Amino acid sequence: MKENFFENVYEAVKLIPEGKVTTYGEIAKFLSCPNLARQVGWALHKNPYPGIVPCHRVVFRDGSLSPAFAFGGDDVQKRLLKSEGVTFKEDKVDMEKHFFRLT
DNA sequence: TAGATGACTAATA
DNA sequence: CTATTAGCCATCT
Repeated sequence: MKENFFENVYEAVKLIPEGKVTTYGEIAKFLSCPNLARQVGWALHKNPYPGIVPCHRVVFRDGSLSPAFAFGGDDVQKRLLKSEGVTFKEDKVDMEKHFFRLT
């Protein structure tokens, strides 16, 4: 079972520094699979490493968070990100300032 | 094997 | 601005 793709997703997410966020598409692109953004989200859905992978730092392309986040509440992650130094644009993350581009 | 599903994204109304 | 449609493709049943 070589779920390299998933493993890579976890590694990439763990690379995100505090106060930064990234998108599913960016991670997918980083893995050379720009169309697998959904599978990235799926990888986090399965999330074999809860608490180890900061999935709350992964957001939508427009900066919005998941509508059905599973950390205890959608407001929780907003507060969590804000606590890390991330600023918000009403209900969305300020991607212009906190978008972490994987290299 | 085939059909349905989904923590995505872009385009369209 | 929000809502819907369509395309994408690995995983699930």
